[in-house]
Amino acid sequence: MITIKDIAELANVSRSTVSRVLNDSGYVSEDARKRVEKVVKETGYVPSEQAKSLRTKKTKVIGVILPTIQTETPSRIVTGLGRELSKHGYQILLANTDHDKEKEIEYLDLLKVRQVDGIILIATNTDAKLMKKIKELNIPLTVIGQEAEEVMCVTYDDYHAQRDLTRFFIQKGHEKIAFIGVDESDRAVGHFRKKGFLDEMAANGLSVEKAWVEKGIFDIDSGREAMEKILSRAVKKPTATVAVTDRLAIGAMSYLKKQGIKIPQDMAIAGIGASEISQYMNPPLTTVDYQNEKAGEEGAKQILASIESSPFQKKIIMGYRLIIRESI
Amino acid sequence: MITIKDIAELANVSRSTVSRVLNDSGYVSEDARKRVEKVVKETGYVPSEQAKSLRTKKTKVIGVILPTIQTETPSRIVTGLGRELSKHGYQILLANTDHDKEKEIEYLDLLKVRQVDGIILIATNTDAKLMKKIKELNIPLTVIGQEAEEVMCVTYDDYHAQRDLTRFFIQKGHEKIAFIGVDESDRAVGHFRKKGFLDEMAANGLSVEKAWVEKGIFDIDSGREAMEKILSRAVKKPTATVAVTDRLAIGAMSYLKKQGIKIPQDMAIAGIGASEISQYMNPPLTTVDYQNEKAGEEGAKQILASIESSPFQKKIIMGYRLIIRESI
DNA sequence: TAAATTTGTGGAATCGATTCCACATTGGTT
DNA sequence: AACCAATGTGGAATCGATTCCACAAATTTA
Repeated sequence: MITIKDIAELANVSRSTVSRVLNDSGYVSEDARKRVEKVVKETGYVPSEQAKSLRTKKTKVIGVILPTIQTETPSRIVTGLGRELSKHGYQILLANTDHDKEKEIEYLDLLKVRQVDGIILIATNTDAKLMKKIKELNIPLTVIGQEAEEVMCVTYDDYHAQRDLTRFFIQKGHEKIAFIGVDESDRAVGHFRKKGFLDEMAANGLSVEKAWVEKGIFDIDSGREAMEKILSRAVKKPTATVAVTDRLAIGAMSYLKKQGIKIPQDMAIAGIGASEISQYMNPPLTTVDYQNEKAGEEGAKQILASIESSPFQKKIIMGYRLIIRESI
Repeated sequence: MITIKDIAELANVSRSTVSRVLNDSGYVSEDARKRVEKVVKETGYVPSEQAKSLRTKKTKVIGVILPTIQTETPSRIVTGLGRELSKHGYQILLANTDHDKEKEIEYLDLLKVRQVDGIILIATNTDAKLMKKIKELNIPLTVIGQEAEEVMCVTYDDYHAQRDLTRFFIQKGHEKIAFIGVDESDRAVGHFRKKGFLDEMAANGLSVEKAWVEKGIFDIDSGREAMEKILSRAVKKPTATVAVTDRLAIGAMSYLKKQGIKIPQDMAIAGIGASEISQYMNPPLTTVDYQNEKAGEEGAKQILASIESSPFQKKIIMGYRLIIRESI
């Protein structure tokens, strides 16, 4: 394998001169520069990343920690991240936790050891232990999807998205509205979306019975189970259901169909997240679109700005848009 | 940052001795070993990967090239890959081509420069240029999803999966069967699935009219368009449709619903790929499950065996299972 | 008992780049 | 003309690990 030593010999200069040419740093005569560039081109020489990063302490790698790659939000974010990062010669080192919170912390340590230049954490929670570890790490880090104090983040306006969606139901005449959420340790999806729902209901003088509120996890089956529980135990039946994710909504729809409950005539329903498949449900599901790919791109810009000590916005809140379909 | 020099000083040995302890190589007295281990534990010292890989020429990183991360097949494969690789201390460097074939070749070069220990290519084609580049690379490489000569691969039995699915339609009494495929440059999904369909039809003495065959790409919209084209132009209407992916099938279903064509009464339909959402379609979609996560794990085992020069199976063909639902 | 082998250890070389220092030459300023 | 600054270059040191060589001591074998 060709090294800088070979290039120096072929170009009749020293390794320092070759390095100066490659890095465009320090004085180099035009003559020498041309000879080096010619040799580099002819040989296809590319410097060793290991040797460079041992000396410069930079790896041109960004570590990305995510709970799963198999759902739309993380996969879209990663697509956006990759698109922006590769423009600047950076690569993604993937760290998939499989929804295991302990692994988030393990991976932070591992990525530090791997000397990644920055870390993107697609977060499902912001608990104290995790936040403490992030502070100790001393590596540029962006959290996507959760608000975190003293840390760069790209978030979605979960609160207002859920409020607006809830208001839409109310404007359509619904007063008895069920809610399918997730655990509130997920502050974005679990806490703020629920708060948005409850606040909008309260602002309209509408009560929410305990029997109308259920929790799922981030999959379709638990949405179905949640809908079943709500309808099995509620004396006063709700006429609408808001779910905090499309998957939960789709699961709920599945249950409704099984029970012969018509959407939206007997039960209006909506989710959040603009799953690709939502438009193909029957009826097509009303949802909120979050522009996850753009969130990834913004997160990439943020981390790159931090690495290069350029000015940048430490808190980015992504917009959203309601997609009104036939399920309401 | 702590280095091996510091550890050596604290443990009162040389750097060679510390290295012998860390790598369990060569003679070390029990006394010295204990002192080194104690110091390593107390300080939390972890060796620099850059320095190690400069010397050993190993990075413990596997490059993964994929067309998109946003569909089930690649995302499940990556999940399986990551699960197996992390057991052995390897990480994934992600290289997303966004369906741009030229980028596959660019990324092969980039991963070589990055000195990854192995490459997994989740391939959409096996054209000559790509195969040539792979041979030139001289890095352990596994292709997942396409058969490739002289290269390690994990494939699916596309031919027999499509034949069996087609046979199932025929056993249900269908004789006029439409086909929605993709471009045949994708030999696995495009060529072999089509061949499986045509061969099974021929084996049963059934003809396939040109008007019944259409091509899409790997998305839902093109499935809808393909179904529309078939039904718009076919004089003799098919009573069943096989699509080579679930997404194409779901798109076709969408069109059928719009036209008031009942599934499966007026048109039976199936796909391949066991998309999560297929079970939630109305009616639930018949499909073929390919165990993509396991394919990822097998691919990881294969590449790791190759890296470690252990004996292994160069060609792995994954099994499949029909999932019969209400769309047939 | 002497020779051969094993055990244990430290230090230099090495991996392949970058960076800094020292030196020489050329050009500009006082 | 002398001094200072700019230009250009090569080589050593450095980054932080691994590996090999040389040496010494202890143990085993003939």
